[in-house]
Amino acid sequence: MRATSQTVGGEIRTPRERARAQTIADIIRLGRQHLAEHGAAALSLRAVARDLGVVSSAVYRYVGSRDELLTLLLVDAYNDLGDTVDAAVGSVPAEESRGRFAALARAVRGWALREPARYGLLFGSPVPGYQAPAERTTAPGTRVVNSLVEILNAAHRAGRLAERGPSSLPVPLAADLEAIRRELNVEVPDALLARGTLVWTSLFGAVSFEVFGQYGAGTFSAPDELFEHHIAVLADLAGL
Amino acid sequence: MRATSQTVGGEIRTPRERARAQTIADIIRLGRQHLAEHGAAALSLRAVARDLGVVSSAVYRYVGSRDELLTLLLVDAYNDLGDTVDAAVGSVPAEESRGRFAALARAVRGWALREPARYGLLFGSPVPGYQAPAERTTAPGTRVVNSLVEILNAAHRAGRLAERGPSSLPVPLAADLEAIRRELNVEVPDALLARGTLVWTSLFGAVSFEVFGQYGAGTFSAPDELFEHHIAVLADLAGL
DNA sequence: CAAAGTCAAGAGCAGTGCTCTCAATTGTTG
DNA sequence: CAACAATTGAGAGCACTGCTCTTGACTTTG
Repeated sequence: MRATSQTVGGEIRTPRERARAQTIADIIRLGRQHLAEHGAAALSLRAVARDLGVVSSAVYRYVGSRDELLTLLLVDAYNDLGDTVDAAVGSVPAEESRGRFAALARAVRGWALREPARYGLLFGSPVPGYQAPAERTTAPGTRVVNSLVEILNAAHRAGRLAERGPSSLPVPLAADLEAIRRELNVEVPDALLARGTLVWTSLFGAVSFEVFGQYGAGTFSAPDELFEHHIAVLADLAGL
Repeated sequence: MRATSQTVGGEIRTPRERARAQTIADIIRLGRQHLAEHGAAALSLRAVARDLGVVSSAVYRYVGSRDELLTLLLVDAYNDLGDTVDAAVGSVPAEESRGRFAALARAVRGWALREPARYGLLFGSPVPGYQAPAERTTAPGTRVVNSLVEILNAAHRAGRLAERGPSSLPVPLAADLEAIRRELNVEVPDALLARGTLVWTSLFGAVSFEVFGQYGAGTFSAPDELFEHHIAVLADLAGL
């Protein structure tokens, strides 16, 4: 098989390529539907083919394998979440770091509750036998955490990030944090960066518990208020 | 592992029941192996039957359906985790609440890293089409959080739980917390109970990120130190 | 000893991912 | 415009899945 759609930079030239791109887009759209309705592990290429009005083998002309479709949907979901978060964060003035953080958190939770199956694909147990190709998923997969780090860094630059925690951390951990600081080009000190990591994972922990139904059924009748409480505490924790 | 068969009180009388209970135990053991190796969604009754040296339909004499086997494994895993946590917490003197909390957290993480697939079954995305029967899973499923609440309550009783947070919370949230307090028979005040909830979900958020590989590959070369840091911050957060 | 209860095996149904071949359509090019 | 080649869809087929049903054999019990 040659250049599976030889558009070098993304432009579509020949009508064949147009049709091909359109078919792939349709497959992703239908796959997204199936994913949302039946979950990741139940995603079936044959079912997508049926909805597309085509025999199953024909779909293999476009996606190659079920895993590749999963990758497509993974990237699609990461970007959808990323767009949602970016929009929410962007709607709050850059100086209001705490507000930006709250917007980020609410956006993540809102998206997760709206799209539980896709959220599960991104942050739930890995699909058995499937390994996401790093070169295609890392970039979209780091958008949220990048946004969070950006908020922390902006607050730090403005001198509005409270100092928290011990001034020095265990050497190996400090080394990891230094690498992160270099990679993301930020200047947040160790203690706050470590706390930021905890805030990050805590946010997704709280959301996951709610989305995956880990709270006992009916334990929290006011999940919104609980989450707002968590946002406030986590913002404090981060130093915002 | 107790009498998973239909012996009313748990006692096994006839040799038939003995054999039956033994077979079910074998099925659970093999199921646990498959679960650990291939993950929850890939758990196959036929494969278990093969390992048992028996044709697939024969297994249905004992478990009824794939979902029931999943429930059996779910309860099995919850209890395994619960036992691990109880043992770890119990090895620290009752007065050392902070130490008990640290032991609980380390036990959860250790078990999760040792048994990633089983952890995924418990705390990952729900298996599509499978709904855990509450009457059989709630009791074993709440052991860890019960242990955590117990630690908080003991510290509170001893007057060693620092006061944190606002004195009053939104009404609906306060009502939920009151219900929890009644249900679990504890006396921890609202603000600390709410924070305890956050600490609880945060713990599993941190563990899930590590187990599910959400940190970029190679981002943290010192995950132990990172987790110890998290423990310390979360213990502070809880008021321990 | 015979009836009742239990069990494993096998066939079969509907579904899955995936591969291969073959014919037809379609776009490009001489 | 016609011939060629690339692309596509259909269909058959393989090995697998969960699950059901029937059949024959076995074990326990009355």
